[in-house]
Amino acid sequence: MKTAARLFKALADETRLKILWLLMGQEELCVCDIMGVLGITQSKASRHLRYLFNAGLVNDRREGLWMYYRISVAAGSREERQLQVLREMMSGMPAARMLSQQLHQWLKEKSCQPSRGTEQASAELQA
Amino acid sequence: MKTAARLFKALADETRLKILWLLMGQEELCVCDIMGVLGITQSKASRHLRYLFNAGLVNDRREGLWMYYRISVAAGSREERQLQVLREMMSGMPAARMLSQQLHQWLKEKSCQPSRGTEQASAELQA
DNA sequence: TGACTATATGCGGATACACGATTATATTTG
DNA sequence: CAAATATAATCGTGTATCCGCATATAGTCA
Repeated sequence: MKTAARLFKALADETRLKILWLLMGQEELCVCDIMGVLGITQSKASRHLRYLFNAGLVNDRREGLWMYYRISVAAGSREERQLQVLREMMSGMPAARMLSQQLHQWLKEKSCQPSRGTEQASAELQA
Repeated sequence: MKTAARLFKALADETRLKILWLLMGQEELCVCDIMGVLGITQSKASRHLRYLFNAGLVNDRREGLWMYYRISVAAGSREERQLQVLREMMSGMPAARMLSQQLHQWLKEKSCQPSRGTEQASAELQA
C-alpha cells in the first residue's frame, strides 16, 4: 500500500516521466543525453535519475566518466505493469513523440562529433 | 504530459489510494463512511476527497446532510485505464482485501443502527 | 602529479503538501 | 428561529519536494 504510493510518487513529476519515456525507447542513456534532449540542468537531470534509482525503477552503470542509466524492473512486477501502462499512455501524446524524435536527432548528432568516445555505438560494441 | 504527472500526483498518497480502492468496490460512499472505515479525521477524509474531486477522479452528490462520492472517469480515458491497473495492483495486497472486509462490516453495522436514514440501502432504492 | 570532464551532492530558498484543530457553511428538524 | 449534524474551508505548523548554484567526487589523460 505504502509501496504503491511510493511508486506513484516517483511518477508524479513531469521531468521524471519524460526521462522514463526516453529510457523506455532506448536501451540506456547517460546523464548528458538526458540533459541535452530535455534541455535541463545537469544537477536536475542527475537528481531525478537518482530519484528513479532509489525508487528501484532504473539501474546505473559506470563507464569511464559516464553514468549510464537504464530501466530495470522485475518481470511481472507491479512496476513493470505500471511502466507498460505509462508507455501506452504517453504513446498517444504528441509531446512524447516529439521527444523521441529529439532524442534520435540528439544521438545522431552526438555520434558525428569527433569529441572522444562519447558515441553510443562504440560503447555498445565493446559490451 | 503535465496532465499525466497530475494524475500520478493524485495517486501518490496512501490515504487517497485507500479511498479509491474503497470506491472501486462500492457504487458510492459518504465522507463518514471513509472516516469510519479508514479511521481517519473528518477533516482528513474531506480534504482528500476534495483533492480527488479536483483531479477529476470522483464525482460528488449531495443528499441531505450527506455528501456521496463515487468514481467518475471517462470510459476509455487514461484515468480509467490507470484506475483499472491500480485495482489489479491492490487486488493482490492483503491490506487492501482487509480494507474491503472492514468496509462491508462497517456498512452492515451502519444499516442496523436506527439512527435516521443513514442507510445505504434506502438511498439506493430512492435513486 | 595536475588539468579536465561527467556526475553526484550539499545548501538555501521557494513552493507544495499533509495534518490537527478550529471555524464556517449547509441542511434537517423541532 | 434555534439546535443539531455532516461536511467544507481556514489557519498554523511541520515536512517534503523542486530548483539553481556551488562544491565535491570520481575517472581520464597528459
